[in-house]
Amino acid sequence: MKQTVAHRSPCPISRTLDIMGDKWTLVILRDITFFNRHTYAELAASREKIPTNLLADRLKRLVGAGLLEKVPYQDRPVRYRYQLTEAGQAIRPILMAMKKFGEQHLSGEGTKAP
Amino acid sequence: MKQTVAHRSPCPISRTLDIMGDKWTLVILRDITFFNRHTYAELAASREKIPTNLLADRLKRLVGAGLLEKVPYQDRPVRYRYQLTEAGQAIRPILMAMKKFGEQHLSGEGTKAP
DNA sequence: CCAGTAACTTTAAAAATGCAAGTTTATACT
DNA sequence: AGTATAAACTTGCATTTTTAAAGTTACTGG
Repeated sequence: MKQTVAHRSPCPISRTLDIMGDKWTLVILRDITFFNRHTYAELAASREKIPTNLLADRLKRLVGAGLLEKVPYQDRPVRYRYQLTEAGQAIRPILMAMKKFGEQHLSGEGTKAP
Repeated sequence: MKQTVAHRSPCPISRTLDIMGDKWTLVILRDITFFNRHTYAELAASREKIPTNLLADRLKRLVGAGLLEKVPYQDRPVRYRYQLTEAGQAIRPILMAMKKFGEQHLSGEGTKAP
C-alpha cells in the first residue's frame, strides 16, 4: 500500500518535516546511514529502543516516500535489508548538521555514539 | 515552570531530536531564522497554521532549552519578541540542509517559500 | 465605555505513541 | 515428528499528544 504524505505548504523545509518531522524517523535513518544497521532486527535493537510497531510503520513510510528500499538479501530463509535510495542518501547532511549541533550545544553530561 | 527535555540516549543526533524532533519546532525556528517573524502573532499567522496551543508550548520548550529568549520590545502595552540565542542560531545549518534536501528531492509540484 | 489586538489558555475529540504479547515463516536440533 | 529459535512483523489497548475552535486577559485608542 502506497503511503502518501500530505504536505502543509510548498516550503521545502516544511515538506521535509512532513516526512521526517517526528521523534523516530531520523534515528532510523541515522542507524542506517552511520551505524550500518540495515535489518529490522538490528534497527529494533538500537539504543533508543523504538517500539516495533513504530519501526514497522516508519519503514513503510520511508519506503513509500522513496528514501529507503526493502531488498531481500538472502533466500532460505528470505531476509530483508533496508537500504538508502539516492534520495535517502541525501539525508546525510541533515544528520551531520544535527550531530554537530548536538555536540556543540547539547553536551549536558557526555554525548557519545550511538 | 522549567521544561526539562528527557533524552533517550547520549547520541548527539537523538539528543537534538529530543528537542526538535516533531512537526512544528523547526518550522517555528525557520520562521524566526529566515522569515523574520518574531512575535507570537506573526508566528501564529504563518502559512502552515500551527495550532496556537502548540505554538505556545513549543515556544516555552525552546526558551527552556535555551534556543530562544523572550524579550519585551516595548512597554505600553508590553509586547514580546522571541529571538534566537547563540545556540538557537546554530540551528541554521540544519534548516539549510533541510531546505536543500526538500528542493532537490521533494519537488512534487513546486516547492516555494515560505 | 466599546472595539480591537497581542499573547495566551482551555476544552473535547481525534490521532499518534508506547508497551506487551501474539503471529507467521522458515531453519535447526533432538 | 516435535521442539526451539530467529527474523520480521501485527495486534490490542492504555496513555499521551495533537488539533480545531472557542475563550481569556491585559491594554489601548477612540
